[in-house]
Amino acid sequence: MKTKILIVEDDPHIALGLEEVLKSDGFEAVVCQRGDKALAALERERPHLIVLDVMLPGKSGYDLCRELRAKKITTPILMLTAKGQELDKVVGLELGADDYVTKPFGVRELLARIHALLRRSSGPALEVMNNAPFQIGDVTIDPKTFQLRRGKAMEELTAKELKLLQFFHAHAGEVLSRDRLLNEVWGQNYFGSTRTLDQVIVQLRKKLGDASDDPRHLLTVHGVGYRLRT
Amino acid sequence: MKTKILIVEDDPHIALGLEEVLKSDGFEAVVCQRGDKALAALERERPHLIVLDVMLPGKSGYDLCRELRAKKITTPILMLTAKGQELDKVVGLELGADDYVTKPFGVRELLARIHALLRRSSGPALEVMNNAPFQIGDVTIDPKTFQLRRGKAMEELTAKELKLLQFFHAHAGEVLSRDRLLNEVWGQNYFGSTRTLDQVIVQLRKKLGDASDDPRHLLTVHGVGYRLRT
DNA sequence: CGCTTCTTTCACAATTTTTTTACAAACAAA
DNA sequence: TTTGTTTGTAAAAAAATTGTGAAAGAAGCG
Repeated sequence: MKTKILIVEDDPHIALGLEEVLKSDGFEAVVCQRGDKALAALERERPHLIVLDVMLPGKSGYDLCRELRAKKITTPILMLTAKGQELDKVVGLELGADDYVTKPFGVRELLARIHALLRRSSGPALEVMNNAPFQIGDVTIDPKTFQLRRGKAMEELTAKELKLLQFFHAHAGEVLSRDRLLNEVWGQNYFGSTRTLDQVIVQLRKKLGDASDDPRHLLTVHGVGYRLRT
Repeated sequence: MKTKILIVEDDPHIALGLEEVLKSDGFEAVVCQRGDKALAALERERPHLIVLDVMLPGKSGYDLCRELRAKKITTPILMLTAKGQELDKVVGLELGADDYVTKPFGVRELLARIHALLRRSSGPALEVMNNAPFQIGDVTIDPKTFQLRRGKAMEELTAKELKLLQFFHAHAGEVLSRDRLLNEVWGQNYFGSTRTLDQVIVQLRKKLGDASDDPRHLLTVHGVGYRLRT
């Protein structure tokens, strides 16, 4: 099966050029010219990767990118930024884009980055998270509503908390290293410190009803990471 | 064991600055000032990561990078590129570099990228390792959970205990000298006393249910080291 | 804009692991 | 046995890691 790439780009000249380049490199390419139509195109086409221009009519590439990530759509995104948007580059990555190229870009560069992205995201990073509720001990988590129920108590989970918890649940019992957790939950392009993870653990323990000394569910493995006991 | 980083950079000013920055962040840093000496330095130092300038006397960073990858050396490489080498960035990636920063770069960015790179490359590598549970007599060790089960008793293992036990298991029956154990489990550049090893042996014997006189599994070989009887 | 919420960083306390120390016990060779 | 080494082990010290409140930084939202 050919790898399908969705191009979100308003300039027809660039869009067609891209399409041609990608097709000649063996990809299946689809173009969407408006930012506000991109979501629909995404759901219709279900591409393996999105090439996304930041400057778009209808809805900016930034907003779109953020929106997709907020919806937990993890399709790899390659951003196209114009020269001089130096700062924006970072922002783009922080928004959840996986990489970017600066216009004008060379064909070789573009293809190289697309291949690199596909390679990276083909791994375990792209897990198919199903959204069925699950149990951790006496606690029920419902990913659809971002809620956690423990007896009568009801807690709201943030996006990070839920994602981390889902990952723990998918690997229940296993010791998960800090590196692995950061890779899988924060993504390979995360450049923050490892202490961020601790903080989320603290919050999760509170919501799970764990005492930090002698936790029932989120166990510390000193020098390595954490382990979930269901 | 500290993470070792090889800096390949001709400008002594930058090289020393880098070295200092990395050391202050807890890394072990080694500098090589010539591209054509880098391969030798690499084999001598066996770093966990290489910071590689593109502009080098003797041999360019490009050539070096390509050469290393051709030799199947997979050590992560972070390229230092000068501003304006837009195209070169790509080439760098195509050549097999794992990431790059553009000079002039901020210390925070550099460290963040180094940490991210190490994290990325640490992930899958550990997974490939054989993590299947194994037996030592009537004791079952599960590396995935850092747990040890002996009958009904369940013990948690620390990182070092598990690593030592895995090494023993990989060489079951063999007499392993203290030197060898310290080298393999603690790392070559460990300068602590050999008594540290005894201490871990004591802990392991407790968890394995061994009596120190007449141990069933971790046998002392007087004057030499230890031997694992499964 | 302001406000709220979520995420990240920082600083310091608390905890756990690792290492060293000290001495008793065990061993090997004479 | 005697003697010099080597090992076992508890306890102390040191080092490393984690917990956590508070504050700063972003992002989303009227």
